[in-house]
Amino acid sequence: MTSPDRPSSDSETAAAPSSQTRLRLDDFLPYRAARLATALSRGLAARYETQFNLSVAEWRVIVHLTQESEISIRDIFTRVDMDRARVTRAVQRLETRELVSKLANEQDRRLIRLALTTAGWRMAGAVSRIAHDFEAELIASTPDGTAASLLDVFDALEHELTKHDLATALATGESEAID
Amino acid sequence: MTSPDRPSSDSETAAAPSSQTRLRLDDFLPYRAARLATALSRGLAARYETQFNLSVAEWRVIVHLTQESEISIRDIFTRVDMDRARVTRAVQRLETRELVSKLANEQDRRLIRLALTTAGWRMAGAVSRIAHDFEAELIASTPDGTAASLLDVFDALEHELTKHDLATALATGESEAID
DNA sequence: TGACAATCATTTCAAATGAAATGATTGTCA
DNA sequence: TGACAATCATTTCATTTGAAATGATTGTCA
Repeated sequence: MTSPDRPSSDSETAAAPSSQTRLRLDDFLPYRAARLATALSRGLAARYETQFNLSVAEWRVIVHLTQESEISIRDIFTRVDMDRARVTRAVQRLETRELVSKLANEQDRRLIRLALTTAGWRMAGAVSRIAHDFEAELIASTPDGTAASLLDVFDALEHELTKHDLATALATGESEAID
Repeated sequence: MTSPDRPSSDSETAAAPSSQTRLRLDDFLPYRAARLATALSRGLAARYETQFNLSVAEWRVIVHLTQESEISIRDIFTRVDMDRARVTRAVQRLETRELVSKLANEQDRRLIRLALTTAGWRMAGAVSRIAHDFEAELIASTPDGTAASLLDVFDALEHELTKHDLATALATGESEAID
């Protein structure tokens, strides 16, 4: 902490430049997306965390296993925006609670065959209903129709972002990260 | 890992129930928002992280100080979706690098007066331009006009979410968290 | 066949995170 | 005034995170 009245150097407080491209954080898309995402995550988690004792990662694994069964860890983390370690840990906790089963893949013993157990399916059903209701309430609260096109805009934005990824990867010569 | 051919108990793999409310993760708003947010964060960070050596938290503090000066730690974390510890740490790093200054508030010595230094303003300008360009490219990639209404939808969703927060807080009797 | 690269799940390790505790200061009210 | 609650920034501590290393298995190719 520095003395307030006599700044210790001239690099202390500086006045705002006159004509500056000021960024309004509340109108800045990436920031708003991040803020919305954490709010949504918290809001949804509030409905299942205490009731079912599930983390976000565990929840995603369960829902993903609802859609495809007999899949591997890799199948999940390539599709679900989590890194391998996070998926591994979520699956470990779920296996301990006997919500998912891990069986060896005989064709390729490096892989694992994940599936929901009976208890896992039961929980997946309850959790899916909660999620559906939560989403329905949210969509109902938006000006009509706007929520419907939301995912299309998300698609477009994500598509643009992966284009950029490729461009920078090529520019920096990270060839192995592309193919 | 369990033997693949002879399940050790009947709680092992279970078949999918016939009529289930299956949740498609790729169409589920909270998940898509989270995925988009991390993609946006990574995409933007790729443009300033290495160049300016700024974390997301530090970036947010800098941009916020662009809008209001002479503010406290509290002013930031109440507006910027970060907890107090994260803001404190970001500010510490920025002060070490002499990008922001911390002066005592004489009226209330519990508070701190944060401000950008000359070097801080310079970096804020460069970073703001990058952010603006990044956002402009993104918006240009969406079907016309849709991006414009995006923030309005975000507003509506966040508003609905805070309503829920209040409701659950009241229901569980957390009166001190409300006022 | 056998050496070597590639792929998968897991573990390791350092850094980030956030809830709660702490110390300093200010407001309140008997 | 003085005791006590409230507020602010910081620190502590346990947990989470993710990049990189590891060990096991499979693919490739001389």
